[in-house]
Amino acid sequence: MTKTNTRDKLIAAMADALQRKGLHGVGLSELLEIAGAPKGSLYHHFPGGKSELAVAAIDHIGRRIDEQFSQLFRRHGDPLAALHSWLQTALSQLEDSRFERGCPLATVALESGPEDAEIRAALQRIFAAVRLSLSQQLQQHGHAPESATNLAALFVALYEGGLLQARVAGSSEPLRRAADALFNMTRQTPGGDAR
Amino acid sequence: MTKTNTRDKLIAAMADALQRKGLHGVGLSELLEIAGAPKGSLYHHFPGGKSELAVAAIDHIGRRIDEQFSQLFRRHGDPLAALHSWLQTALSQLEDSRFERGCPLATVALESGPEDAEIRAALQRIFAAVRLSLSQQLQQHGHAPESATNLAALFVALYEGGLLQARVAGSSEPLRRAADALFNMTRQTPGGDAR
DNA sequence: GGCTAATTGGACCGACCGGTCTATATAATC
DNA sequence: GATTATATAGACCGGTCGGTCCAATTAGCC
Repeated sequence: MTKTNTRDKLIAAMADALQRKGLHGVGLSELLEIAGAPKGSLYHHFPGGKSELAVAAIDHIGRRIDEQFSQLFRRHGDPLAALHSWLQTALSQLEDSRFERGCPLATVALESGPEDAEIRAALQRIFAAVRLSLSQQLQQHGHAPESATNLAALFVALYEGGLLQARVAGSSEPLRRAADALFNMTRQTPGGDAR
Repeated sequence: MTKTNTRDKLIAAMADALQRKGLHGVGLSELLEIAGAPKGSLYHHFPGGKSELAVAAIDHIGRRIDEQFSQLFRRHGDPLAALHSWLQTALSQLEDSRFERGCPLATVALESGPEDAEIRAALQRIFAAVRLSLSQQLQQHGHAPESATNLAALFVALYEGGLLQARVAGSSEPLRRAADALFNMTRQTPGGDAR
């Protein structure tokens, strides 16, 4: 379809590996086998090696999230409903993978230190963008700027922390319960005023 | 003070490493250097090697959390206040370590797969215990069982997801904001009734 | 078709990984 | 003080890690 296929296959393999086992959890050999590519190709497309590929995969994931978000916000009028739907999708994916596929970025995020500068930078960008986009949606639907920003951070925390708990528990219950708690509260709290 | 010191030093070194870099992120050599012990000692005290040491460290961390929790709940009447204080402590620790020390268990939690059975089991136990203890405290202060359990899961998610975001951002702002959002809502929501 | 650049294929490398093993030292026990 | 567990010390091992390098192939272009 597009020009180079190998490059994309490498990125896809890395993206999937990041979601399932994290950066340190995959070896190059495994990656190359999944992608069906030899080592030469990797270092041709990504001279920076493993970490450059990781950055490319992270960016790819970021773009994917962007698309899904805008699609979701288009479909649902209420941003809270969109977020609820987003959580449902994540949960299905987690269950369907026998609790192996959580947040595609969380594991790398925790693995990466201040070294790995580029990886950190990419992650930082994406998380900030997600919070911003979320906050803007909330503001467009009547939330005050301050509380919208706060709620955006809380929602991302719910997603990350909920998936983490569900994964460890081998059950979707923790995420489900956490989500219930949050959505029940938002329902009781006046949606659109200040504070 | 106690009998064997080397064993404890190994556990402490592993516990710190787990918090900063995760299980795959540390090598035995680094661990041994920090603990000031030779390889023989490791395999004497932990015949199961790295992963057995990891389990011991995880259990150690679990016990520490237990203690801190009961202390916190003793000090504060309102469990919400206790949790707020808990978050403050976590935040200070994160900042003081230049955003390297987040949740001591989160990284291993995401790194570990269904293989690593013992590690998973230990993590599962601890997370479940934390949610339970938290839920019980909330129930003792008037929350209905159902909503208390849900809120407990949400709080753990806030802690985990907030720390993750803060770490990536290199700023405590995301966690602070997420916490503000949650605590403002709990304040507006009737504390002790059902649903 | 001939030339050039892009890509693939994989042998090869040193470093380090977790783990084993045996020799020595240090306590504990009688 | 001799004997026996217990613990320390580190040389050593095979395997795998990420990475380099070059030969072979393929695709693009005139």
